[in-house]
Amino acid sequence: MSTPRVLSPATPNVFALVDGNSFYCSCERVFNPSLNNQPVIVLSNNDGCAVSRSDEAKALGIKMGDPLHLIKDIVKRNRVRVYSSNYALYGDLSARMMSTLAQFTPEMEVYSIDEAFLSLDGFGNRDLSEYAREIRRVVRRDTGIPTAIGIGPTKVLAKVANRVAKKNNRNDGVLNLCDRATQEEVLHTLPVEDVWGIGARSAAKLNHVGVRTAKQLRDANLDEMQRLLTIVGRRIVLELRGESCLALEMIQEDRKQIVCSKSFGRPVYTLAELQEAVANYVTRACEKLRRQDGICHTMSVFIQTNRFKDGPQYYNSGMIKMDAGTSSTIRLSAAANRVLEQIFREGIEYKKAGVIFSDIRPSASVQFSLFDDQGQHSQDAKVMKVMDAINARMGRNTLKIGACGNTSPSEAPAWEMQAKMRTPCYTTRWADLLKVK
DNA sequence: TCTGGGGTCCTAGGACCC
DNA sequence: TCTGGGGTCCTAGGACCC
Repeated sequence: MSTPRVLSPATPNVFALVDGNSFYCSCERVFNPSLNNQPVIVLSNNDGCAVSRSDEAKALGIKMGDPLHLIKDIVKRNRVRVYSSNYALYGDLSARMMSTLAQFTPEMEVYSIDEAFLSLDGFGNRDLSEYAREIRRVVRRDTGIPTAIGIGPTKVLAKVANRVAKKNNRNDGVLNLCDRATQEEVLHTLPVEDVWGIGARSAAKLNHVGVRTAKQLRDANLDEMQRLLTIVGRRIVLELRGESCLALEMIQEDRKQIVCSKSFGRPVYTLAELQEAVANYVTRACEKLRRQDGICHTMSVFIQTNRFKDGPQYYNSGMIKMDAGTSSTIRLSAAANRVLEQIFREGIEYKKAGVIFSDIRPSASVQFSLFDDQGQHSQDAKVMKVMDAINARMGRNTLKIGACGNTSPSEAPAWEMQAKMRTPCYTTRWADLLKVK
């Protein structure tokens, strides 16, 4: 991610933010139209919390992040349709949505799985709202995903516009905030915590000094806002004023950090089980690392108890640094095992573990110390290449390291997360292809 | 019984060096 | 008893996002 640069005020920018409505729920609906007009929620990993809610589910009072077990009455009473998350499906539909959007502008930033910023610079001779409505129509037609679109002279204002367009459902899911009069009207009624980049902590600080609406934030003293909210807050104020500080980032930069951590389906007590779980997490993280052709020089491993449970808590982590970076699953898994042996304590009910790769550099930058065996490193790379090729062709985990365990589907290990309500991978697995009778 | 995961950026403060 | 100051680098923690 490059540092945000200040654009010349001489070039008027126009940003459109396109955002998939209740994205995961909408993906489920694409392949199951009987879910239309029904309350639907999609759960986080391990079937824990509601992370996506259809409008009907929101209307029932289900909040973002509500734990399933605390809303089970609402779910039951209203026959809410509940799904485990199916990232293979969502990722695939996301890619379709992005390629559809790319037809509408030469400059686009894929911001998240369900959002993209489009540059509409130089489209000024068109009716931008009409153009946005056309984008919505085509995305809906070609992917089945409903969207909302906000337009503004800065990213922050485009975000504001998108939020209001979605909330009010006015103008057919489109709002153009390019003109000053509309900005005045919208910012006046928008709570400051609804501004992109203002979270709960910052909102509390702002309320404390009497800033409650987006408009008040926009008109506040710049230096005072910077003292309160650092340089980040200063940029937000400027963006609200229509001064673009955040540029479109069209190139997806390589990850600086790769994390793989998961809660266990059931409590885990033994070192052997932790090692098996972590070997699987290292495997995932290494796959991501090699996909960006990187090597990592620092790895952290952590294990912890259930933080929501009463009783003694335990958290421990260990870090290992490597002079010569590596992306070898075998090496990193062995290293993770050594860390686990050091941080493991007997007699504890573990609920979660994870690995964090950091200090990631391009593989071309690999530096060998005097004591490293260069031959071994190039041998590792060859083995990984073969493993990746086989798994790409035959499916994930066809070839894996022994430390990952050998589990039969009938007897899932305790550490394996729950996903009891997962829909088929309609678009990414031949066996799951939808059958039309 | 059951409460997610994966990222980024910014800042303050310590370590270290000259 | 007196006992500098400034610069850089690194890291942990905070805050935010989807």
